Amino acid sequence: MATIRDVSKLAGVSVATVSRYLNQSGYVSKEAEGAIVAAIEKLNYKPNNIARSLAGKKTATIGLMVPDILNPFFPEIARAAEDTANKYGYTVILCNTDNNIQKEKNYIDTLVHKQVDGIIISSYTIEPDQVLSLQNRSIPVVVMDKAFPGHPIVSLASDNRKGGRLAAKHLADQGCRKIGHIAGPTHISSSRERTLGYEEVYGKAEWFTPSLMSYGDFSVTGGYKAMLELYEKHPDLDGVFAANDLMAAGALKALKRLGVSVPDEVKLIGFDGIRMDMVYPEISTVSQQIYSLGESAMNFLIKLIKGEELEKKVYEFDVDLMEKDSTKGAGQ
Amino acid sequence: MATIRDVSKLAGVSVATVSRYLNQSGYVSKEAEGAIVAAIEKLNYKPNNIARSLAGKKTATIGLMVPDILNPFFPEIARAAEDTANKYGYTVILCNTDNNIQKEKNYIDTLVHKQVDGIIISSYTIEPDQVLSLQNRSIPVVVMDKAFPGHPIVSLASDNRKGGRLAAKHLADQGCRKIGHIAGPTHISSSRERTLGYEEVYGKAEWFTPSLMSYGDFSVTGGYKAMLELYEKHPDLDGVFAANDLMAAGALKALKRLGVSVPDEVKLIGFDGIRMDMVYPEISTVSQQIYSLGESAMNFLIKLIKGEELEKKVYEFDVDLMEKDSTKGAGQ
DNA sequence: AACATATGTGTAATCGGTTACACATAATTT
DNA sequence: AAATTATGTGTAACCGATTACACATATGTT
Repeated sequence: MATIRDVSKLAGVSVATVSRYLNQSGYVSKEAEGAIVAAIEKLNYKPNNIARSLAGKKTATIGLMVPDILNPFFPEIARAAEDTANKYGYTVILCNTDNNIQKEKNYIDTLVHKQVDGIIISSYTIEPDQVLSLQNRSIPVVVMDKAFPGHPIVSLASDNRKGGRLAAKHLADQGCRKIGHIAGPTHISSSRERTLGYEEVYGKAEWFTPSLMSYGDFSVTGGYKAMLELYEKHPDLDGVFAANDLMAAGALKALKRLGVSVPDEVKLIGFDGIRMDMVYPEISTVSQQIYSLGESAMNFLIKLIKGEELEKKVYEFDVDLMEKDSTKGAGQ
Repeated sequence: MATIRDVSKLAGVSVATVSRYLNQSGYVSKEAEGAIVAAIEKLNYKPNNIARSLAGKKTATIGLMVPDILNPFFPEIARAAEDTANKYGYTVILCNTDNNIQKEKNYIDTLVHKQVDGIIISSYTIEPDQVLSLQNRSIPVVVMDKAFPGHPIVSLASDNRKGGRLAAKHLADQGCRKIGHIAGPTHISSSRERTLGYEEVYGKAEWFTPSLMSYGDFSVTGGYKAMLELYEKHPDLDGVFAANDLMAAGALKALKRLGVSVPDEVKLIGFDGIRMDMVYPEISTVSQQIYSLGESAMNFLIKLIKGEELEKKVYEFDVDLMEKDSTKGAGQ
């Protein structure tokens, strides 16, 4: 494979000039440029990334840490991040951390030693100190799905509270009178926020009682079990807001199992906006515009890498109500 | 960050000795080793991967090319590949190609220039020549989901034909008398094979007619439409084999929409074994053991990278019938 | 005792780029 | 016309590892 020295020899200029041309830095005359272009063409020369990284510190590689790519939320994030990275000439290393602190640390270590140009972290367990320590080593970081207000950290989060309110209200709008909630894990802040949204709306309703809230672990099975519990205590409920789409799908299964028709007897809404067109009826949800979350995270990170202006704060993303069949009203 | 020279200085030996120790190559005395270990510990030294790659040619990085991580088949592959790579100290670069030949070529180019140690390619469009040309540049490649018999290429493929037969027979075993098929794209060989399996079993049955075969594009929507067509022509069918799980899910939606009960009136089976616990009833499938496909692909690739013995041929993987509720027989 | 082999170590070149610095010439200012 | 400033280029050090080669000493073999 041709090297920069081969090019410089063929073009009759020094390697410095070639390098300057390649990086569009410093002065290069028209003649020199012409000769270099011709030489590159002739030799089919491509700069060696490794050497470039060693000398220049840039690897054009970005680490993407997610809890588990098997969770349908993350492929879309990964896809968006990858598309965007690719557009700017970056490549993405995928890391599954299982929300395991040790795995997370190991991966951060690996990524640092691979000298990635930046890291996107989506994690429930990450601590601000870890992010700050990366930033001190001048490694740009963008955090997803967890907010660190008060710290100089770029993080993206959906407006989960508003989303919770939106979901809760939508059920009432569709005619529900007694609305249960399947909450997610309480140690996950976005999950808590969604539940708080529900409580804000119904916490003081006459019909409200704490046993209208059941807890799941964000999985289909978790939603299934939580729904069975909920229905046993409140067979008269006519609406359910599940804190994520997977639990909503589990709840739907449970309701079908119980012979309860959705949306006629009970209306159901989830949260996330993952692609779940395989269920029937399709479930209404509060959509996070997942793709654009991933895309924005990558755009922010690349800005940081390039040293462009970017305020280090929490960027809140709006959420959208997506009406599907599971909350269709009687007259619709 | 500490370099190998810092370590060599502190340990009172040459960099060559340190390097020999690090790579467990050549001779290193006990005393030298002790001093080196102590120095490494004290300096918290970690070898710089980039420099190592430049000098030694190994990047400990593997490229994983998949059509689209949004297709639920691939997250599991990616997860398995990543877990396995991680176990051996490799890192995975994720590439989405959309089965677009140009994108594929670009990515191969990028990966080659990043000097990845090997590539796993899952693609419908890849040609043997491309793989061979990579191998000529001494880049190990493992191909998934496409077989190149006759070429010295390591590829993994499920026994799709057998799987097709298995699915077809299972429906009969469960009491079906007129069994339709939703085939996948004919240009995808694994898809064709599944259909051939069905034809082998029923092509000569008295009730068989070509219009019992409908075509979809491996998507939920495709399966939905194909099912509607099929049912219109044959409202008396009592079994359907869809060539993948997503189309099976689409078919299930269509049947529910039509008011046909599954499994009572029509039994349904898919193919792939993706995690689809969110549908109800859960759909029987011919499982490919996706995780172990991804795991094996990575294991094979690492073997190739390490120069271990491995026959370059098609490795066929067995498939399993997974009975779920969608094919439950009357008496069950 | 003479020779061969095994063990252990260091020097310096190398991988393929980037870039600080020195230097030359051309274009502008005063 | 002299002094700046802008433009253009090359030399050589450097990034942080690996490794060929030369050399020294210890051990084993006839």
